Amino acid sequence: MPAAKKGDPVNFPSYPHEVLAVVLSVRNGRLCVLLWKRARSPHRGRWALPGGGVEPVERLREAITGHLATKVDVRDVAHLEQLATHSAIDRDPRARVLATGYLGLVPSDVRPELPSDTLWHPIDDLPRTAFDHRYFIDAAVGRLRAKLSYTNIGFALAPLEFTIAELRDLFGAALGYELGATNLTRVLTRRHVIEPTERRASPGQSGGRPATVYTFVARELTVTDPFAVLRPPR
Amino acid sequence: MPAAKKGDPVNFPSYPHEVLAVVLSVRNGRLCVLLWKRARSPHRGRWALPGGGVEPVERLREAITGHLATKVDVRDVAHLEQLATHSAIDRDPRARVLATGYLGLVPSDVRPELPSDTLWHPIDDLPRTAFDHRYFIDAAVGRLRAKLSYTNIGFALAPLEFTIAELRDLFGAALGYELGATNLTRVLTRRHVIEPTERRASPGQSGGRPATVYTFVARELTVTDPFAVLRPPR
DNA sequence: GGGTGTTTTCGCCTGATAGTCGATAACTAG
DNA sequence: CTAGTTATCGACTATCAGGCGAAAACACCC
Repeated sequence: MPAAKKGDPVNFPSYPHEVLAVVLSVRNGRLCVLLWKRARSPHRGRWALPGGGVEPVERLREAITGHLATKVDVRDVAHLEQLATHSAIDRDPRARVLATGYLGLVPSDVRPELPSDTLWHPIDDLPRTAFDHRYFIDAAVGRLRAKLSYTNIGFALAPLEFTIAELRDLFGAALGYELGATNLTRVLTRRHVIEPTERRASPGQSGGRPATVYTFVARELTVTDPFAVLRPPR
Repeated sequence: MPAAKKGDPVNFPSYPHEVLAVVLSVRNGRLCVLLWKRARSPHRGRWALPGGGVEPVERLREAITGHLATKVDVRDVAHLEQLATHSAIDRDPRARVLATGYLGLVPSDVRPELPSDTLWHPIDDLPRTAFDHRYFIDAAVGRLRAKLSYTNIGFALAPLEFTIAELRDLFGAALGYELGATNLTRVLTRRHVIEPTERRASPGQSGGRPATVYTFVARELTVTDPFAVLRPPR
């Protein structure tokens, strides 16, 4: 038999691996994360991210997609990207488990049916969370807020069609501060992130001029000319 | 004995886990990556990233640090950050191995002694690489180039002290295009990324005005006002 | 149908910053 | 001292973010 050499991956130590998803969405004008309440020890009663193990036939992305299916309709998740892998020895008291986090985004207009132990929690008013899940949440929020500025990632938070006012409120909730509709429109249109349609929204109860309906140009993540600094010469 | 419940991490499938490092540095005016030549199958003769398994007492970062020590003096690595975790089923034909990539940066003035099977390879002229290592390399280069624009990550590529001309060439090599010294100076100083010292560099062979010696203000990664767009109101 | 209130949208202004270019400073070599 | 070389600074331009107010376009009420 060919002795497995040292340095052979077959001989690398193995660890249970789990995937966790930070699913974010704007609900009632606030940025929220999907959490479920643990019924068992450890960390019984605390709130945890959805996730679980990885089957031998699955890649990480497929694994998290599968686990999410038990919480929300996966078709509702408009964007999914990997965050980081955490490896603290005692992050789970039961065993050494490596965990890879994912960021998932759900448009504000879809209302997935949730299991009874699962709830949307506002980011700025989180309950006690289990394990190291809080780190994943903070990383996810940071990633989202950064990418709102230099990618078209907003498409995954917004409905297919929307008015500028709706988009302003959506971005405001996601970013955590108010912003002006004028500048938002100009920036996003110049970058070809959003574009106006022919349609007009019907005014609300109190009247007002009908708003132009906008859509996102692309519905896959694209990076818009990243930074206005240290650019190549023309 | 308490039966381990389903959903218990103890029962999650386990996989050998490896860490890989994309160590980048500017050598002879070109951005290079550290690779070693495989002497054994599979992928014999191809060039691979340094790395290896993860011991039970190590975190991922400690593991890659340990493996790097066999290739370069770890003290030479001025910056180290996690990239992503790859999980393709057959990324290694011998076993299903999960791999977490790291980006490492070595200042251009340090000359680590390398093992005989290890070499610096220019990014724009890579040899055939082993496994999926090319994906890690591309991700690392992309990450570096992006962060050069909105962080102070350049400190990890540059010597402790340098002139603007040296920095311009360094950034040019790392970014892949030429840029002007005037603007580079203004941008980096206004952002408090670099600052002038009292010292002057002695002119070269052909004379010329002595250049001011600059240093990086901080030697840890800091993000400089990320983006000039969608900022909070003042 | 005209006035009033509300909301959206457009144009104009301001300020900050990236990027370029040319003039000047400060040295070496002959 | 002069010519050549390199670095630095100031001035100018272009672009873009951000803000404000006027005008547009509706609903509602009389």
